[in-house]
Amino acid sequence: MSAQAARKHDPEASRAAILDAAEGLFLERGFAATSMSEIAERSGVTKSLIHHHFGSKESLWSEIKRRRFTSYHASQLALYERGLSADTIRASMATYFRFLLDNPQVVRMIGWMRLEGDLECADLVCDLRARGLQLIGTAQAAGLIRNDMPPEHVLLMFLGLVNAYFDEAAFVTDGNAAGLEPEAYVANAQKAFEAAMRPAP
Amino acid sequence: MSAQAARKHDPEASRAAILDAAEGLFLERGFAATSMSEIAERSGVTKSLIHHHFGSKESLWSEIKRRRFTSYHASQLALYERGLSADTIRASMATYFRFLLDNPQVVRMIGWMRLEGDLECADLVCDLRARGLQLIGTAQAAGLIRNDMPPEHVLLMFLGLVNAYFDEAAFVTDGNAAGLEPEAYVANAQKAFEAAMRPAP
DNA sequence: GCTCAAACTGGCCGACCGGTCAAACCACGG
DNA sequence: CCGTGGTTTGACCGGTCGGCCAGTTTGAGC
Repeated sequence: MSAQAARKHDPEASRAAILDAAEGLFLERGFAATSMSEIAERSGVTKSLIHHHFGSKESLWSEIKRRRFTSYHASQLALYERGLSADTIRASMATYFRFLLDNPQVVRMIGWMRLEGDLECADLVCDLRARGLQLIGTAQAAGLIRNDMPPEHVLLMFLGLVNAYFDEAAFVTDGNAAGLEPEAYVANAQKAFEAAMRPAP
Repeated sequence: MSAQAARKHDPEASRAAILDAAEGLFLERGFAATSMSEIAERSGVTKSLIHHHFGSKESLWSEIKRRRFTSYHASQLALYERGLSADTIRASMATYFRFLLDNPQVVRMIGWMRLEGDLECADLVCDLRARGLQLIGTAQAAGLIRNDMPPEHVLLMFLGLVNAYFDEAAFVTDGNAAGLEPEAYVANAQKAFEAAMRPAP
């Protein structure tokens, strides 16, 4: 589909086709295991054109990461727009979970970058992190969640409960959904997080 | 150190040096991004000798994975030896956390294999998983932890709480230990897990 | 219709990849 | 003391890698 559509001298369409094909391959096999020839073949253009538009394999990868992370950053910002209440805290886990379910590229991209020690887009991630910490601090001050542990730990646990599902799901893509219906998991994770973070009586 | 020590015609020492050097490089940069020449250089032998001992790059990687996973499997089995009580449940999180802290190779190896869809050693992992599920089921039946969610979910949350620390730590190896002292985190994660899993009154 | 810059192509490059091979080396049993 | 077989080496292979370049095609502006 993304392949050689009737597209000639339409640089924007070419760039998009290359970006899409390259992202798919990079996220599926990893940066080092993907060759420029494969990207060229999948996107329906020549290797030379990729270099014409993006300069090098690394620059292409950078642009892909930048594109995905800005979208990720924007989506998460919306999550912080809502007011602060017990309901929104509970809903935020479901929202984040749903987002990862709908954007599996984000999960894999962060996974590769973590292992490769890639700090690109660290600015965006740090910003989101800081906002999350601030929100948790406010919720603690408001007595909505327990305040006997630092916000950093609360944030880590929140993320850990959500990510756990995707870590496991990565291994059972072969249709084995036994006991791993996403809706059921996120409901229980919400319950567990709520119980874990209830302020001490 | 592991490099060309005074080792001549000592095949066992050669094999060990190659395995160690290759594991370090594979886990640091990934399988695809590591070349046989680099492994040869770091281990202080020639490329040809690596092929003589291990046949191919893939076989070498397999042997490394097998070696690490059998050790991992054995360590985790010991964790299941203890009896079942509220104390052992609490301690098991600290023990698992400590193990990953002492064996960072396991964290990175599982990370690479997850992304690459590598199912090698799935037998060992499935065995550990099954034992964990059985233990959780028993604890639920004994009324030690809540029984209103399936053992699969409880296991995922347990792992998620622990792994969250290492996911984050992977990004801040540059000395920034702000708010991420491992002992403090695992203590809070224990508290949170206990509160989350307490049987409903 | 001509011009010109951008989009695009095929062919090529040196470097390096994983892997092979024949020969040298060396400990050991006879 | 001499083979003999596993260990080790350096030279070498075809193939692929990322990248480059000279040249062709194309569409917009004059």
